[in-house]
Order: sequence, then C-alpha cells, then structure tokens
Amino acid sequence: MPTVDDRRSETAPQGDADLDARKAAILNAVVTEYIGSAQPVGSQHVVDAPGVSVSSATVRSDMAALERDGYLMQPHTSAGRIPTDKGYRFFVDHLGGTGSLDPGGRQQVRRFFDHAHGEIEQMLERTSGLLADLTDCTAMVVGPSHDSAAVRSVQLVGLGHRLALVVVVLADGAVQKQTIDLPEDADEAVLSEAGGRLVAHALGSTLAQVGADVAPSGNPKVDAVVASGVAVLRALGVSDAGDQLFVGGSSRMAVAFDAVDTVRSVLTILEQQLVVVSLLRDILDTGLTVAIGTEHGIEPLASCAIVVMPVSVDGVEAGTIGLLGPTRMNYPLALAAARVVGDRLGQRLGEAAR
Amino acid sequence: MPTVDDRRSETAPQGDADLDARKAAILNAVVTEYIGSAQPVGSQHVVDAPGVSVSSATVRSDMAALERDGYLMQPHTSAGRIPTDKGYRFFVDHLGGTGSLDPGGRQQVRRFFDHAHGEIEQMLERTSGLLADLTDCTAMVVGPSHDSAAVRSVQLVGLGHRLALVVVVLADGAVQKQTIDLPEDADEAVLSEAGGRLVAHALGSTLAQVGADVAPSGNPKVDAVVASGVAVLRALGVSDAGDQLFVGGSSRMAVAFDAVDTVRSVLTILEQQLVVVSLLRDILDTGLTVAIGTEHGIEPLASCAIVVMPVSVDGVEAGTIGLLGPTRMNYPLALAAARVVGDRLGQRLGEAAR
DNA sequence: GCCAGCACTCACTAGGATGGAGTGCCAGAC
DNA sequence: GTCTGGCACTCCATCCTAGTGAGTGCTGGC
Repeated sequence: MPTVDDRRSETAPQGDADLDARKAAILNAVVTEYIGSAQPVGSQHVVDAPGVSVSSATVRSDMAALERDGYLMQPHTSAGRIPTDKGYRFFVDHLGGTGSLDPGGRQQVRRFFDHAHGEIEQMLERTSGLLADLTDCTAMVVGPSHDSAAVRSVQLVGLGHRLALVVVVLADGAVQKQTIDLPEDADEAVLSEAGGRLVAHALGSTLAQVGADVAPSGNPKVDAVVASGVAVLRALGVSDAGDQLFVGGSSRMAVAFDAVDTVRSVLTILEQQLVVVSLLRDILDTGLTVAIGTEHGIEPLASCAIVVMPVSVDGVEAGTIGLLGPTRMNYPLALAAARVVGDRLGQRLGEAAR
Repeated sequence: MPTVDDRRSETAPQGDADLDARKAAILNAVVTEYIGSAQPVGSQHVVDAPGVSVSSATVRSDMAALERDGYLMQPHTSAGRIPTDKGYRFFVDHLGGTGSLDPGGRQQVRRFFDHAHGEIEQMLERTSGLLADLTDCTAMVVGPSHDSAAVRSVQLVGLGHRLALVVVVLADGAVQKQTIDLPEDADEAVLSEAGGRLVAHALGSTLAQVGADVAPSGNPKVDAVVASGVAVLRALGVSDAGDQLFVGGSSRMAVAFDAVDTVRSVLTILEQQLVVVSLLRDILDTGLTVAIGTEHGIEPLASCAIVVMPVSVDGVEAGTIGLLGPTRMNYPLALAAARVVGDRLGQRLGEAAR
C-alpha cells in the first residue's frame, strides 16, 4: 500500500484521483467492455475506444501502469485485464456518472407510477420488481420509517374469547396492529371505554413518545385493558417493524454469478432483513452512493456492488432504494434507474402523505 | 403414459403398486442412499440394506427389472442407478411414510411456538424460516384466506389533504387498508358520518358479500365518501390480497442444485406469488400431498418436488404449507416437518381466532 | 432362484500437444 | 520524449490419448 502511494505521488503529482486523460479513457473502455462481456479485456479491444487513438502497444504500456497503480489486474499473465474495486471506484466517481435511463426504461417507469395504486406495501414490493427489471440487479426497497409519524387513530376491536386487536393508524398512512389478551370479563363497554382512553392518551404523539402512565379511570378492568394497549403501542414504537424490506429479482443473482456458492451466500444474506436494512443504512451513513466489493464490511458480498439511493419526501428521508449486483454491474444504468425511480417514488409517497 | 400402464399391468399382475418385497427393499435402499449422497447407487452399496440379503449379482438383476418397470434409471451404462419420478412416487407412497421428526427438531418446533407472538404475518414469515431450517428446503407458507371472515370493524381515518384511509378489521384478526380520495370539502364530520354508515353497511358480512348499493343519506358529500369506501371494500373482497405468501430459505435451492440455470429458473418461479399460491392450491386440489417432478405442470420445476400440507383451524382449511426441494429431497423428513409444523401452526391460529 | 466369475462399458482423471490471445520489451521513427 | 511495429514469450483453453475403476449384463453351475 505505501509503495503504491509513493509511486502514485511520484507519477501523478497533480493529485490522487487524476489519471492521465488517455489512461482514464483506457480504464473507461476496459470497465465498460468488461461490464458487457465479463471477459478479461485485451489491449486490442481498447484501441478503437474514444479518447484512445494510439496503438495497442501504447495501450499495453498504459494498462501496465494502471495495473501498477491498482486500477486493473490480470487473472494470469497473458490474459487481458479486469478492473479492480479501485478501478470500478474511479469509473463510478469520474467516468460513468453521466448515465441516464434509455427511453424504454423511462416509459416503463412512467407507466408504472401512472398505474401504481393500492396499499403502500404493495407498491413498494412492486417497485422492487420494477427496479430489478430495469437494471437486471436484485433490488431492495426499504419502506419509510414511521418514527416521526404521529398517531392518527387507535382502535380496539374485540375478536371474541378474551382477545382484542389494537389497530393504530399513523399520519403517514401506515397501519400497525397487535393482539392483546383481555381479562376474563371484559365486555364491549369496557373495550369501548378503554379504546377511547387509548386514543386520548396517544393521539398526536409518535409511537415512541407514548407515555407509560395513564390516569386511572376508576374502573380496574378498563385500566387493565388500557395498560395492555399502551404497552403494545410503546412496543411498536421501539421495534423496527416500520423498516420493512422488499426484495425483488433475487433470481438475477443467479444470472450474474456462475459460481453457485456465491449465489448461495448472497441469497443467505438477502434472507436476513435486519442485516440488509442496516447494511444499506451503513452505506448511506458513510456518505456513499455506491459500495464496491469490500467497501461495505460484509465478506460474502465481496464480489458484489451495492447502489444505494435515499428516497426523500419533501426533503425528509423516507426510505431507501438499493440495487445489488456483481461488481461488474452496469453502474450508469443502475445509478440512473435508482435515481429516477427513487425520485418518482418519493413524489408518490409525498402525495399520499400530504 | 398408456404404455407405462400397459407394461405395469403385464409384469406386475398382482396389482399396480405391489413390488416384490425384495425389489421394494432395493428401491428403498437406492432412494435413501441417493437422497443422502446425490450419487448414482451401485448394486454393491445396496447388498447390506435391510431386507436385501442376496448377492450383488442378484441385486443387479432386480435393479435391471426395476429399471425396466420405470422405477430406476441409469445416467449412462456402467453407472449406478438413480430413482425416476415414479421411483420416488413409490417410495413416498409405500416406503418412506413412517418418518418422524428427530428430537432436536421437535424441540426446535416447540420452542418456536412457545416464543411465537406478535402479528400473524410476522409469525407466518418466521414459520417459513423454521421450516427451511428443519428441512433444508425452501419453505412456502400461505396465510389464511379471509374469504369467510366477517367484517368486525370499518374505520375511516383522515390523512389530510383530501385523502383518507379505509381500515377494515376482519373477525380473524386480519387488517386491510386502502386509501381513498376525498371530495374537496370533506371535513371530519363528513368522514365520521360516512364511517358510521360504512360500518352499518358492512358489519357482519364478509368482504365478498358487501353490497354495492347503500341507502342515500341526504348529504351528497357523505354519499360520495361512502360510495368510495364501499368500492374499496368490494375491491378488497375480490382481490386475493388475503392469500399472502411467505417464502423462506430460498438460498437452499442454491445448495440443492449445482446447475446455476436450475437455481435461476426456480428462483424466478418463487418470485411470482400468484403462480406459487395457485400451484400449491392445484396440488392440494388433485388430492396430492407430494408432487414429484412433472406431476405438477410447471416445467422449470421438473427437477423439484413439492410437499404440501394444508393448515386447518378447527377443521377448516386456513392456509397452506409448502416445501420445495430437489426431487431427491428427504421426503420423510419434509413430510414429518410439514405435518408437525402445520399442526402446531393451525393450533396457534385457532387460539388467536377463538 | 441365487451366485461367483468374467468380459465389457464408459465417466473420470492425468498427461502431453497445439493454438491463440494476450503480454512485455526493445529498437527505431517522429 | 513519446509512440509504434515487431518479436519472443506465457499460459489458458482445447483436444486427444491412454489408464483406471466403479459399475454393469450375462452365463454356467450350484
């Protein structure tokens, strides 16, 4: 590592990221070609690329330099070059940023949101499918967190046999529910009274803000039910039940990798909602939009890259979009798709919450 | 198909299913061994199996007969035998039926249901994970259908800006919701009035039974909101939104198959909720518990077997459990796990609904 | 009806040979 | 200096060629 830095500062004195224009063009060509073909790229395949009007011999020497600097690597001597994680990083940061969705994709997105309707969860689920279709990646959509949504309504619905359902509606349209046990002799009147007290207690505050203590009513049965209800509300506040994850197109992983082991380990990760959600959060927290290879800490995903895009509603973050693919994924396309869909989704969620 | 039947009736005159006791033992041994090793089984590996106290030469001749009758096949000459779908079918129907869960598994199930709590959806989701753990198969859990559940409560919650949420609670504890647009000038009073009318209209009937016509109230604004609400209720009744599917352990498919194509196509199927749900239903409707290879119609799943188990609450069918694995899956284990978990799940759902 | 023995088949593996895509290096041209 | 054509070299991928061994089917004898 230090040797790399030393050499770099000696051969590229004008700064860390700045590669020679031609070297950048060559790197660009290699990455682009490799994304398309998944085959190591030889110097011959690069000479025709824009910005590279030199012979293959010169390209070779530049490629050797790029390899010394850690942007490219060879699977073996006498093979072409493939990009390293650092190479992809440079590509994403300096070269491939201008991607945009093709017209077909744009139309698909427009159509989707024109016809999107129904429950929010269903829409998020379908959005993950849309993203997977657009990008050929596995798509992850994390629903809005309900931390800051105020309680709009609380309802106690008796289900018979000492069981009732607490149904909470939040200001953002989310509905949460939980059954509670009732004392032996709680009747409709008790439920109704307790329900009213719950509403009075919780209305307008967020779930996390719901206080533990409620003024006693004088009727111990009612107080018991109210206490259960409050406990449920508070429990809903601390659990991350709000951070719902929707994964779409997991079969794309089996297209991207031909090693079945890789597929297995990636799928295993995807099954762990908590891991995925916090992974996306971590990436966002470190200020990245793209995490390549080992940049996120998850070892089984070392051959994957993740594109993350926050979804914001009226400037407030309200969910996350993630795209998971091999490190040789189509970054421009993925970034463009994530951006477009994220924007539209945020808009849409905004309409619903307004 | 007819040719198979012809041959069978001609070589096994004593009945369709009855194989020679020794042949059955050999078939049993081959299936068992192949399930464990995934390697073609030679005659030598079978001589020590219980019920087969003959030399390998005799086993070979029996195996040849079993192959002629379609129970076994050879990947190529001079290889061992592997079971055909018909072989697995015989195994499931006549040989492997006595499986039961090992003590560790039993305890795992007991612990799971002792600690299961919370929302029904969450429990079903986790149940799919449990089943996958127990069997090393991909597990599918279809939630109870709400077709016959009466409406227990309808609520209209205003979300501000011409938007309201219709929240329906059904007798089985399910909650469904849907946003509706409001007329420009609908205020709380209108919502409350409309909500009351919706309750009066729908309470006690199932969603499918909700009538289209409501008596007018005299207030056109209220009537407009009520009409939207009724439309939503009726829409919820026809959509199969109730048939929720939870898939767990999809990564196990990548363990079971080493051909990445197979993994991909199976995952693709699993992504289509509707297909999976109706597949399970079809299998149950044909009276099967196990569908092997091509017995279900889905071509990409030809190398898979599916174990289906209805979940019943108080004798009424209320959901389905499915296990998906390669045709060489561990049928006794899968059947036992599905039975045990299905029973416990039914019990559990019964407690909640009582 | 069963079994030991035998000839046979054929996937699997290892060990060369070949070809080609690709490299690094160098001397000469601009 | 920088670029280029030419050249020798490397090493993967492919093909072929045995050789091996697990497994078979068959047959004649008990």
